[in-house]
Amino acid sequence: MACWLLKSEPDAFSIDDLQHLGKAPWDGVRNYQARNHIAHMQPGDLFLFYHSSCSPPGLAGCGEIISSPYSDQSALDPNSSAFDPRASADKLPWLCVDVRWREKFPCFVSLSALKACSELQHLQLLKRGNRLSVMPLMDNDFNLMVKLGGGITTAC
DNA sequence: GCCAACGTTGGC
DNA sequence: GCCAACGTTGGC
Repeated sequence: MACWLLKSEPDAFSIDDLQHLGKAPWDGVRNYQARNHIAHMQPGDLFLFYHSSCSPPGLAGCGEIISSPYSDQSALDPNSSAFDPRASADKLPWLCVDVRWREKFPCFVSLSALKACSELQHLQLLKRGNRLSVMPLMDNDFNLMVKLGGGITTAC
């Protein structure tokens, strides 16, 4: 079992949206480094749900990966904001996974709170200029951040 | 392969 | 809205 951090703009898709739906495809990722991380996901993996480009940005909750990676068909949909004009059914380079809601943290963990945590300074998320929307986490870091949020999920 | 121009992300 | 940082594109 591995741990991940997934970013989403809450205006587009939030932890509450995932809670209401129960499960949803995590699609629309259009960055090769992020895609390569998705390729390594497995059912049973856990992830932290990060709200980006909002005020305040930070960790809102967590969930579980419930599918293997599969082709992201939203790249073929001209009405989708994730439409990729270069993609075709034959050449579909993008991947997505299905995810399930686990919990919304009792205490939202703001980016400033993460920056203030000395044990988390090595996180890719906190590196200057970081833009990656899918990144791997070590179990220890996942557990610590869940704890900061007052959550109950643990990676073993 | 280099690099300038451009587009996007995301915090502030 | 601004801007820094990064990724991608495309000419050469």
